[in-house]
Amino acid sequence: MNDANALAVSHGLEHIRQILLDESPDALEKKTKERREGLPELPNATTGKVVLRFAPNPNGPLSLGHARGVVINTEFARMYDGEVILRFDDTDAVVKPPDPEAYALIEEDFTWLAGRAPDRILRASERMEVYLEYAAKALTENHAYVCECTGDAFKEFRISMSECPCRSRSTENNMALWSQMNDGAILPGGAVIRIKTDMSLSNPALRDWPALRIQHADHPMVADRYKVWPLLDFQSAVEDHLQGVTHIVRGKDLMDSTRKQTLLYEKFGWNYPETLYWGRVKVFEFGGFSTSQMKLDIAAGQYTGWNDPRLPTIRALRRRGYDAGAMRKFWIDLGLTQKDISVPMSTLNSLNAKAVDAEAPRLSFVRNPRSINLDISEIELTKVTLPIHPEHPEKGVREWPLEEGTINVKIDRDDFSTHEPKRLKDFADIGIHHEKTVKGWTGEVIRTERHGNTPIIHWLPSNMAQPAVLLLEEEGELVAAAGLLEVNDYSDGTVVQLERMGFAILEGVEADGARRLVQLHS
RNA sequence: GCUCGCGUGGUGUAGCUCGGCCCAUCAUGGUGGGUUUUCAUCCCGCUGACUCGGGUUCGAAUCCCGACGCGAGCACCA
Repeated sequence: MNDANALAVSHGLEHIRQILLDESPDALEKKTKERREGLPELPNATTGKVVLRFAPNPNGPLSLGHARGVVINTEFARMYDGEVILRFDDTDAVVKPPDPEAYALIEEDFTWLAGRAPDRILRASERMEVYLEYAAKALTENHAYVCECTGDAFKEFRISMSECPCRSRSTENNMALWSQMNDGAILPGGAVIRIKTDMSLSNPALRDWPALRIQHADHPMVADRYKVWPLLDFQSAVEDHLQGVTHIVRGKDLMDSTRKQTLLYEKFGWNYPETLYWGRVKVFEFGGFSTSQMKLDIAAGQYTGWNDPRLPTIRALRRRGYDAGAMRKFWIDLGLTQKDISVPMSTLNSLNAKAVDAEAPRLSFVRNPRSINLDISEIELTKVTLPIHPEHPEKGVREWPLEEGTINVKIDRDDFSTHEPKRLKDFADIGIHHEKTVKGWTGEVIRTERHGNTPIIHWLPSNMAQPAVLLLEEEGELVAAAGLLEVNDYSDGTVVQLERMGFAILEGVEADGARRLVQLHS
């Protein structure tokens, strides 16, 4: 190599190229660094044998943050023709109690986002017998012990790297206490099961970590049948093994959890799944995603419900008309880095606009209508013809019939306030008399052909206008903006583009008959 | 305090395993222009980054050491 470099200096690179060409041409073939598309490869993955899981706490529907877990896991499953388990980790009825309705909501959110149902659905609360059995196994095999210390007391042992006296309890004694825990004889806080690791481990988080604790609260699914409940590290570890999970992809805040669980796996002689992590994500507009906080805010009346358009829940986004494919691409593009990142909604919106634009029919919506009587006696037209989609003429046209003489048109108050001539889109240049007459505001057509660059505004003839409200967020407030929508027969759920305003979805009809739309994004 | 992880343009991201193809990819944003009877979509141009300091090497975004910064865990939450 040194010789080669010396040669390069003395004879030039071209000289070396010639030598290589003569002696071993394949050395010149460049191994091109290709840009990787999508997710990276899963380590030790065999097509058809991959099992992944998504394990939320069912205390509310899924948020945009959870979407990452759903998308990444289902995408890996798609890449390797594997399975995804939806597992409800509902083992805490006290701090973050399960919401009985959340199970169905989450399943629905998952299916919408993944485009398919989960391959298996599990509820930890229905698997309690299994977990308790493994806890007993850990105790009898001396891998765990009943610890009666308070949290604070144990903290001292953890910091000083010394063993708690409970640790040396005999197996018989452990089993007796275990029975009392399960009987309800020992009250919450009175005892906890700890896994025997090693108190001299350099990572304090791993020192004799707690695996199960006592909770006497009424669990919404299984009531008070169980007194002892596993903590995440134990429940998840046991279940992942039993379900044959091959790969775990989760937040990096769970890195120590992996290490704790690996220690348990070693005791049981199991092999821990391959584990990948992602970092923390914030979306500028929403900050973090706290389901419990949203729940409180909804209860306090700050939001109308889980699908309030201001909320970052999947159902709120879905209600607004976001495309599941765009949301998937959004998370796949962010990838699997362990960096803590903060992304703006505009990135998602950009992907989403590309996804919905081609299919969104154009409609006119006049938000703050001002009525003008327009003299059209000088023109011959009997109707205005507008494309349903400017780039897809095959989708057909919209036709607005025009009466003879004078027609009544609606334009936005903001457009009215400027005095220059303006062009009613796809119709004509008009002049407005800004003096109110007994017949109201009046105006006249200047010409119908396009001439110059008269500012174009959107409008509606009153015979094509129906009352409507557009739900949108303005400065954190949910505003129901009243206006007039072009008469149409699109069904609810259709994403439309309101010309000059942005995308919206048709949602239903108000009590007073007005058509309701929800703004998607601009 | 202990332990772990992460630092590439405004925001994300590829490249890092195995140093040369990297005066660094793609997207988004910003900006200028084109198409367009929408402030949409589409197209084109411009913009802008390897945290810092050492070391190894002919050669470092890539390997090593250190510093600094950010984040997480050390819960009877998930």
